[in-house]
Amino acid sequence: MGRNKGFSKEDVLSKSLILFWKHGFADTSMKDIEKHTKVNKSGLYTDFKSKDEIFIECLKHYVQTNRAVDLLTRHPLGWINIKDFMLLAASNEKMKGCFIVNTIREMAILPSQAKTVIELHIQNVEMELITNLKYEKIKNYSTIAQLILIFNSGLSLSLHSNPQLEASVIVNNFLTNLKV
Amino acid sequence: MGRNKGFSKEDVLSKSLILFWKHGFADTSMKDIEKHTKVNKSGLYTDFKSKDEIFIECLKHYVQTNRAVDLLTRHPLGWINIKDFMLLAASNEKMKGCFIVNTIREMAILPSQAKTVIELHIQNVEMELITNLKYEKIKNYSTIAQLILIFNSGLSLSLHSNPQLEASVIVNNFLTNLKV
DNA sequence: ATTATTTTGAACCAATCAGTTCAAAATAAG
DNA sequence: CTTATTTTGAACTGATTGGTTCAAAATAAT
Repeated sequence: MGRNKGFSKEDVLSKSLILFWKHGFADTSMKDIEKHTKVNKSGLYTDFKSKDEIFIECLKHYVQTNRAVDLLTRHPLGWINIKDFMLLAASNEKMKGCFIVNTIREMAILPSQAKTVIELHIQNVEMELITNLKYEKIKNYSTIAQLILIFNSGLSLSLHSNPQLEASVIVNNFLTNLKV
Repeated sequence: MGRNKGFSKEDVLSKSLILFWKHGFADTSMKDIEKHTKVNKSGLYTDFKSKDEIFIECLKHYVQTNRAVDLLTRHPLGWINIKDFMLLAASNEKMKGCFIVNTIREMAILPSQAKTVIELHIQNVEMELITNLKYEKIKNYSTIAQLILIFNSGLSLSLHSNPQLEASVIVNNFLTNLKV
């Protein structure tokens, strides 16, 4: 049967995610990933066929473990879901912001698969936002959903560069100053 | 007196800016800059001491030539200035979005001088936003200014990845749905 | 303990990175 | 034309990039 593996794919992904989060795709090297995961390159390359694949898997892993959609599908639907969704970006003390938003900036140099994952996730979130807005009987639900999405990406960006921002205050201000 | 120079610093900066705009700092190489500016490395390195310096000068060049502050200081002050400021990010057909916003994402790997330039510019814009809001007798001007800034960075990010977005519609929606 | 299988570390590859060097080409001034 | 000065292109660093290879170490099953 041979020796047992000393690491899991998930372990590599969650540790690599932290690096990609901080430094992006282009400026995270395989050596960085080696050092942080403590898995040698030969080990990494038996589980993943390229750096691209590690990144794409990180993206998928993030989308899957991110509770955004979960939060937006809780019943009863409505503003509470939307508020909690917006606060999600500030909930992880070690990685404030949103990995999807971080990645958008680098889209031009990323494998096309990354684009697909991102677009799908955004579509999903937008759909769920609309569902919640409809439940609240907001007439121009489509417009409001777009505004929320755009504001949220701005907030995620701001949180990434300035983690000390008081997200709860900002989200409150946004929602109370929104004419709905 | 010797031969005349075949290029100007400004020329190099405006052409490099396009590259940094598209691919960011880490993924723009000196070879790329050589190719696009048609200036040989030895030429580039006589005018700039490093790639870092070219990037920082690009940032300064952008901040100086960007009309954001100009638009916000036109008289009469007020919402029209703010609206035009927000539409600025969509005005350049070839480079939609905002270079400052693009750069925020890469801040972690950038020379510290870049950080200073960015923070100063954002502070400036925020101040001018507040001046316009005060003119319109908006009570919670500070809060609203922050919301506008955050929304604007989200819009710039969205425009960068999807240049076909109808910015004028979005800005209109944002401003008409803002409770002021 | 032996064997069969797997992981692992380190050496290696070609390509590319930012940055340097310098002789040759270009040209302004005399 | 000559000369003095400058730009320029190409060759060259040494370090790092993503990726490969493979023998040695580790260990599960017998």
